[in-house]
Amino acid sequence: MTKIYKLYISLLKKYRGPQEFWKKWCKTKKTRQDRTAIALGAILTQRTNWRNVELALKNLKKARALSIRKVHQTDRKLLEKLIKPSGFYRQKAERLIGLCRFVVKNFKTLEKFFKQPLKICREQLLALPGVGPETADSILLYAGHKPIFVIDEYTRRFAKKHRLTEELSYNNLQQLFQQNLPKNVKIYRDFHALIVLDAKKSKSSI
DNA sequence: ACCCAGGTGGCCC
DNA sequence: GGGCCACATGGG
Repeated sequence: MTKIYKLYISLLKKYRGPQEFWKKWCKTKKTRQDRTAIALGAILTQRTNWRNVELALKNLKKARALSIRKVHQTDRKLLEKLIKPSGFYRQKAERLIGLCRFVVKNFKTLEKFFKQPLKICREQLLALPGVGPETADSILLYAGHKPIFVIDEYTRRFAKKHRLTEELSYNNLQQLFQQNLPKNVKIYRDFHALIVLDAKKSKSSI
């Protein structure tokens, strides 16, 4: 067992099981609305608290606009208003529309988009304006159920704290985690969520 | 009244 | 390849 895998096991023990923060927006399995909420949430959460993202998602749901097709059709000004709580709302409205337009025009649904191989999906997401590696990988892992490890600020701090590597670039960290863990969607998701939880706990206990 | 939060892209050198 | 900046809201 690798050092990274051991760290995962110890976090699991410390918090007595996985922390599935996204479950609130994925109550039932793999429904269209769940996938959509997570995919849109990946853009909404850029440089923003998940709490504020939930306010925006709630507004979308209430307006019956929590679907790829509806966001694609929704008036831009209205969309901006609905997602306002998540901050950077003009930019994010544009990014959401860009993602939804791409899916609707080329695939009709997210399900059909995700039928493609992981590598192809990732390239296509990265080509969209406002979708960088973290956003793309979050969409792939949490909405698409694809085995790819998400690197974010918390993961980076975690790697630093445990001296896992010197090279903290996105690609290197992603390779490191993937090569030291079983290739498994659930492990990738749970580990990432535990890293975030642990960072927040230790911060509040100082 | 500050300060921060699960990024990205554009600009400059 | 790295450093700096804009983007904007809600909560401590």
